[in-house]
Amino acid sequence: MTRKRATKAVRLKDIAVKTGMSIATVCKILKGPPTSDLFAEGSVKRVKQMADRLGYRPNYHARSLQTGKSMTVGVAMAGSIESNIWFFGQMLGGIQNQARLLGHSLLLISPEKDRDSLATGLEYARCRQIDCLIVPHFAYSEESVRQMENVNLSVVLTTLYERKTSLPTVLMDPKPGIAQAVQHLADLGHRRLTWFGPVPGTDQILGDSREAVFSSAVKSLGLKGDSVYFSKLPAGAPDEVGEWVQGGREAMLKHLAGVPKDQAPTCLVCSDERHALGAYSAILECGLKIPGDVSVVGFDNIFAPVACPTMTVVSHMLPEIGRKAVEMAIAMADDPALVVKLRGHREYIPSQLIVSKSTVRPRA
Amino acid sequence: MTRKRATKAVRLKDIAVKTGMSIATVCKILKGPPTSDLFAEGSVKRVKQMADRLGYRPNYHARSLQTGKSMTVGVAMAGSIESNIWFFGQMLGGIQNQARLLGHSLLLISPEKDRDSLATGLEYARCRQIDCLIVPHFAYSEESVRQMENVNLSVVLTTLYERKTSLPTVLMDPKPGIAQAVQHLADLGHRRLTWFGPVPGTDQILGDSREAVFSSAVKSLGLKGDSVYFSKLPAGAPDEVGEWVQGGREAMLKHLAGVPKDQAPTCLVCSDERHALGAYSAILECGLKIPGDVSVVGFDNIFAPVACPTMTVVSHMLPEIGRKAVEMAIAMADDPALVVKLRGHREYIPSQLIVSKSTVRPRA
DNA sequence: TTGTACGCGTTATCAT
DNA sequence: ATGATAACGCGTACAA
Repeated sequence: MTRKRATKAVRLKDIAVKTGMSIATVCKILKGPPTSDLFAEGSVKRVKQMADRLGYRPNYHARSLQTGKSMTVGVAMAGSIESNIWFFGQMLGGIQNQARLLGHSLLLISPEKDRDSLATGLEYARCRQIDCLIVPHFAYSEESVRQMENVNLSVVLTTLYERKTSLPTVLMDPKPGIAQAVQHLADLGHRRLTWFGPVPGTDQILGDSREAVFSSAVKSLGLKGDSVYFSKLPAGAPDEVGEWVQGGREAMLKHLAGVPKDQAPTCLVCSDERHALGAYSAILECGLKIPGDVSVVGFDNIFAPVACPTMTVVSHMLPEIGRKAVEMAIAMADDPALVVKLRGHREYIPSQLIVSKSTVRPRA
Repeated sequence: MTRKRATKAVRLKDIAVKTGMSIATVCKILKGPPTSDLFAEGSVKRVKQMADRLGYRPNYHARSLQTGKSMTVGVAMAGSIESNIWFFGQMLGGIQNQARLLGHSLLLISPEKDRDSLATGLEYARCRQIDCLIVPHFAYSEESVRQMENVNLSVVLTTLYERKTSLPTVLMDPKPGIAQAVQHLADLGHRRLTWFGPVPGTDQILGDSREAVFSSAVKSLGLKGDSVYFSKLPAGAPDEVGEWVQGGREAMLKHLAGVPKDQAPTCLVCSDERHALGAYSAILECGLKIPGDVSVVGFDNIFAPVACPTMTVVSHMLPEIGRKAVEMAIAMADDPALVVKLRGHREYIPSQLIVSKSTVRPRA
């Protein structure tokens, strides 16, 4: 009637008894081809069928206790889930999928009162035999990450830009996506492309490096490029999404107020999706339409879907970054030699243009 | 030099040897007050200090193997992380925090090719001894959830509205937040409040039930209420955030086109944040300002921070829903009697108004 | 106040 | 081709 009665889990022993084989034999047979080859056809079949019939599942803890591996990958988030999930979730998706694919499960680690996630990660490595740790190197200091360089654990970093560390790192390559964006706008017929990014020299990552790629792409296609800049957020400002959006809005409002309407950009390439959202607002407020009057390309692929119209973006490919990181991390855990080989390794994930509804032909 | 050499983990036995006590004694002493009371002051001190000095950490798998508990709570997501994280992340934050607080860790479960998350959850219960399962009852059919009602595992559901099941459920109560929203607008001086929701009769949850609360709150304050409706999305439409936003925009555009400008709403209470974002767009396109001309209150607290200006919302309090669910689930796992007691239980989490920048006094 | 001895379910080694 | 047996590290009932 009720299934609630705690039915004891079925063990190797149960199968052994029912089939008249020994525990060891059953164990080996159920491990499959490498080890099961030495046994008689009949025995293999009998054991497997019995395991099936009884619904046998190996006990995870017993196995881990014995092997010292836990088939678990840890993910050390620098901040709380709530405040980071907006961009972190995408990467987490990739991480989870790949982990599952390789038969591993995921342990989410976030900072506690007195300890950061890296410390907790190491803790877990010791008491739970976590096999490897993925560290999204966004909000960590290089200092604190450096302490992970010599621990007895497979650590792989994920970032959006180069950071100083000998740990293997998976990071985004902004070039392909930006080049595609420029090409896309050119194909649509735009002749003057406007870069919307931080004042040069104020932000190496979001600014200078990406703008350089943009400029060279524009030049190589023989197009005109110009730029609108926003000032970096005041130092120490809370890293609130809303602040970024607001910053983008103000900069764009100011720019649009300063030029005659027929001189407004026909298309924008933004260094950051959040600023792009602010620009959306500013553009509408000035009586211009998106994409009719101004086409917009953002950078990232987080909020793009809620933009109205949904935004064409250069995607960071966060899921792919996460996926690759897990692949590397597990490989390292399985093969210690790799740990040495991958020292200082950089794995670049090409960014990619995702075309949506914010980009069209310019008005004639 | 290199710390890389796999230093064998320290075990109870190591402490036992170093202190000259038996393993059992060390074990009991390290468990603390309940069991350690019977031992001599001196012994306790010696053992504890030694454990400290050697950096002892109990082996998680050995412990779980012995106790049959894994100190792990599973979370069974109905869809992929990437596609759900936008609203699910908030709840996940609450889940993680509470789990950690109670010494548990989190196992994220998402659907696989041939099995949904609930099946995988049960699988984990069997082979990994996960103690309990949190099921965000959003995209699951009542059918498939019903199959969880008689399994030997602590299951707690989380939803935003009542669903038919005997499983204990944590859900949102929309009333408090909506009442606060109405009061807030009234306090600001608004006299006519406009509801922006789905056509009556087309959506029990987002529509009728919330609108009823709104209407009664408006009436009880002696204010005027009216409404603008959007049609439900066509059945089978992809549950894309962008579609919702677009739907909101079109409905609001249509409404604004149909009324003289001085009859436009001075404030909006939206049944859904995504539609509210669409309304944002429509309002700007019509040359009106937010919040100057139109104050807007959304529902949810997911995208509100990226709205420009950031949106005042009735928050679902998703982190709190997650937190409470974990609290209940772990309690049930610890005390089987609770499983019976909480049959059919409903735990309501009051929604709450979060005031931001999209609501101000109406123009004089 | 402390110790002995066994069991948890699996894997690995070494026999046969 | 198969089986005994000893780990893995911890918890606990029972003895001393």
